[in-house]
Amino acid sequence: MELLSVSSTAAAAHTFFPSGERRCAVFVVSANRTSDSGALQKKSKRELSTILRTEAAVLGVERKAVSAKSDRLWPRAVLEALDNSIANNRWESALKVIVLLLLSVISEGFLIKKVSVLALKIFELLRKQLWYRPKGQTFARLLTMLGKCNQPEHAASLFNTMHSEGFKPTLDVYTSLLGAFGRSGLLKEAFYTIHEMKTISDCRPDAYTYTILIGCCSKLKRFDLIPSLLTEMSYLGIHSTVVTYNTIIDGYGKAGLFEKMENSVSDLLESGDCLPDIFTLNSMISAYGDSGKITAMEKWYIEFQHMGIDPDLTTFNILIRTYGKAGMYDKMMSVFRFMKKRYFSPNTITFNTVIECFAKAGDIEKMEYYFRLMKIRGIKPNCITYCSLVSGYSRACLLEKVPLIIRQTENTDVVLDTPFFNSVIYAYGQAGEIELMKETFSLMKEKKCKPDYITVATMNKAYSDLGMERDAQELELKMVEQKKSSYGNFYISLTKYKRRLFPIILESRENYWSLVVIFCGKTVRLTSIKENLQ
DNA sequence: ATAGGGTTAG
Repeated sequence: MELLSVSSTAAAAHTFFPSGERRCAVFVVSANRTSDSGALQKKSKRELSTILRTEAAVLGVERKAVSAKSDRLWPRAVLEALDNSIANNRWESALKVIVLLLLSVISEGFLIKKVSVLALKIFELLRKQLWYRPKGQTFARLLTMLGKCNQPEHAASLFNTMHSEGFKPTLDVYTSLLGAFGRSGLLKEAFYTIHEMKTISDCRPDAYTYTILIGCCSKLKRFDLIPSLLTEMSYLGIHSTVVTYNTIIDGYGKAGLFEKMENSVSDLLESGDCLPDIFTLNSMISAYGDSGKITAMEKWYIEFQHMGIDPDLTTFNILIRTYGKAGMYDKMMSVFRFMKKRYFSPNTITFNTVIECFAKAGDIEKMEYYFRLMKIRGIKPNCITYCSLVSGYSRACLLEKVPLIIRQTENTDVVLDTPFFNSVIYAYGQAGEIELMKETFSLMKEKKCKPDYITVATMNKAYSDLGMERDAQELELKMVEQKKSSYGNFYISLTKYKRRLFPIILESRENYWSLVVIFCGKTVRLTSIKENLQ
């Protein structure tokens, strides 16, 4: 009933625009936001395609390398091309392929660590070529990419090399470096960078720079640092943008600091030079929704309607998740229907959310219904969909359905990932099916999917529930060995630091390092220890 | 530069 009143308010606010026009506007906005990187991506893909075409007769890789469908394949295909060029002594051509590969990789936001480290090495090689002159933008993109995949050391050393070779860093480059530090949890370095920027006339920090730094502070829960940054901004005459406000609002909201969040909204409304937008709305309602404050959420939804801010697909997905989590399935489905009336088509996230809600509720019939509907509507299920299905079946003790899910994925281009296998391992472990669990663990490794600390904790729980302490210990030792080889030095300094806590697994999660200690089948996670280690 | 989806344990 309550939703109906929300809906009718929404409908009233919408009568201004025929729905077609509104959808158009949404489309244009999102197209504008990505047009820069999109254009660049298209351009470098086209150039890449041209170069590859000339080589295609010899190499036969162009289709594989440039097709949009084979995103996972094309770096490999390009590397194949590269290999051939090198074998044929065509260095220059090979390197040109690499430059474009590098730019595409960065603009597509490829965050695979290996790819970015490779890109960095290639970039260093490139700079030694006479025909290649790097642009500031390329540096900036590379720095951002390194930051996104937790490689601040590489970012810093690239920046230093660049400096020592006489390349004058631009504002973009400095901001990217700052972001690389901040995202990796190195706040001290990020603050040092902004301090240095203030002393260079062409690189004075702007609202962009401050927004990134504030975003990093809030992701690391260092809310204490935000007020002074805002004071500093106004002292320097830098005006906050909507993005600055939205970043702060979202940060407070995610931390459940509702009073601070509301104060920031008031600041935004009273600022005089910016207006709230769809990001503000979605951050607000998702903050209240996540903590089950349905009334506050609905109040703000209506409030934003009055301000002329219409919901978008993200808004509906948030509402569906919130009502689903609260067990208000009627309202959840009313949102689903309301979307249809407004000509918004549910996407993968919408279906995944609905499927997950019914899986958690143990309503297998509805879960399967929406899974079928998803496929009928032409929305491809992904790893997340399959993961929810598996935990749904496991909760309902329908283990026999799990292999069917795995078999279904074999006919698709979905690449199964660690969380998916974790849910299967949990399903079998919970049911005491140790052999099937072990088989899944092998399958996981066969599929080149790395077990993480959740895998180990899940399996250990299953082992210790059945009194199989020895198997648990064996697994732990194996994992530690594996970690030792990939994080050699880190591991040694950690054991020294933590002395007798054993075994220890180091994980990179949520952009900062965590120490995971698995002790007697129990998982203890110690976070934000990076600073202590240095 | 900002918003929405999955796995363990507590």
